[in-house]
Amino acid sequence: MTANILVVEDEPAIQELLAFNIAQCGYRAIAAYDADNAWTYINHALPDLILLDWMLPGSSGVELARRLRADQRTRNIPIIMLTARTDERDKILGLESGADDYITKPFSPRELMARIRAVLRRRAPQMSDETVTAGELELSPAMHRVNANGTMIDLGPTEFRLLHFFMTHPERVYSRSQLLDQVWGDHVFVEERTVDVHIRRLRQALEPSNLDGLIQTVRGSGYRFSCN
Amino acid sequence: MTANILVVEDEPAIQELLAFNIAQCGYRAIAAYDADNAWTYINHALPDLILLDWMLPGSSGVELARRLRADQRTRNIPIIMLTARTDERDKILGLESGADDYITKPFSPRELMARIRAVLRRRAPQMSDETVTAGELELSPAMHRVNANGTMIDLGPTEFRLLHFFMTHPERVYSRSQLLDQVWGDHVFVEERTVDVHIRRLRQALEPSNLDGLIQTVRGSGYRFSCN
DNA sequence: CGATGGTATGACAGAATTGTGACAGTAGTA
DNA sequence: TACTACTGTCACAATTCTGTCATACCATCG
Repeated sequence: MTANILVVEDEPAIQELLAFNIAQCGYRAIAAYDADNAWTYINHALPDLILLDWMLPGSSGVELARRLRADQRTRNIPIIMLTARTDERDKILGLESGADDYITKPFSPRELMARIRAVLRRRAPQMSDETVTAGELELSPAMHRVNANGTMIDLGPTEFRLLHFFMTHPERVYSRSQLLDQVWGDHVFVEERTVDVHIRRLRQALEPSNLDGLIQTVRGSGYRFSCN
Repeated sequence: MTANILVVEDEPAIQELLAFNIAQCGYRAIAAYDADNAWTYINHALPDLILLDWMLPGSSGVELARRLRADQRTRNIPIIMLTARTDERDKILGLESGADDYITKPFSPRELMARIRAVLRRRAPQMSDETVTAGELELSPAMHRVNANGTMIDLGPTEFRLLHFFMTHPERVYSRSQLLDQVWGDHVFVEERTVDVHIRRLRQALEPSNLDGLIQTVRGSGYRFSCN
């Protein structure tokens, strides 16, 4: 969920403003102050989106965009072009050079964030949208629904993710910390015992459908989901 | 997705060239050779975008643009002005008359198509005129009417579009930002919570017909329409 | 059998999310 | 101009979800 956004902008003030707004929205901003700097970072780790200033010291933003589009690895990274010019021609050049969107300064932070969200959503066709089946259970991320033996089961967000993980990783024991990493995310800080509580809640929700026993406790190790 | 593009251009050679390029891009081109011709077509069916030559026999392109902007129905149809002149004054006049973009001949087909795509991408997806049925609900875009269990329901424009989207995309959960993209258009920048308010208004309007429960809240994810 | 360490369970307060009514600005219309 | 309808935003209420405890329960081992 937390996307890395590379901000290529030479003006510190704007760089800072962008970083602030990006962080505000829950994304992570990486700062680069020129094209070479950006290129170095990109070779080190691929960002999820690039915010690229049109005017840069040294080679221009358009040039960097072209380079990114030419490279197999970076071809699909979305680019939002940032420009101070209001000339329509520049916009087109930006788009033709491979940018996914452009925005002219001065821009409202709200507008920029809306575009970032739109681009990220467009480019990431939700990975695991496929319906998962396991035994009598059917879980559909797209509909956010669980069907057990024909009856609908209501789950909270966490229980839903937990069940989804189990159904896609059956027959294997996972420790509490592994589950925290996989279901909660590896950056959160919660007690391991919290897993117990959610396991309980999940079992409780599954119980009315006579589907208890699906989640087994492996004493000393963790939990296991078994379609059996 | 296939957008109708009305090409208002008196020179057959250019008209043909444009039609070819437009078709190449997957859009449908409708040819009009003068302003009156264009106006007649527009009254018959609203295109998604108008490519308008500056110089036209009879009344000029600018005049047609003004007329389009003055009319409620055609106000929001994007216009790209096409002109041979490079004079700055014309550009100003063209934009003032309500054109969304401007391109001078000779232009590269690539550039033109880039602009067309850019303009179209920003338009809110427009609904088809077909009547949609879902459960006890019947929605007719052409007549802007909603019939629930035999009773008429009055909806504002936004609630109408929202319900139409839901009825054509049932059973699936949509996040607030997805709904903003789909119903408001991805060039509109409003708070995500605004969606909540319109959901409420829609629910309120549906309530008298005992049709509540149609729109379900999926906590942490968004909303879902289900015909039950 | 009792001790020990790991689990299950119920309760709860705070956090997070959503529902709701009000309001002001805008645009269209008479 | 005044009036009406519609929108987007806000503040506050209502609801649901979460993480953490304390306690009860259970298996295993000495």
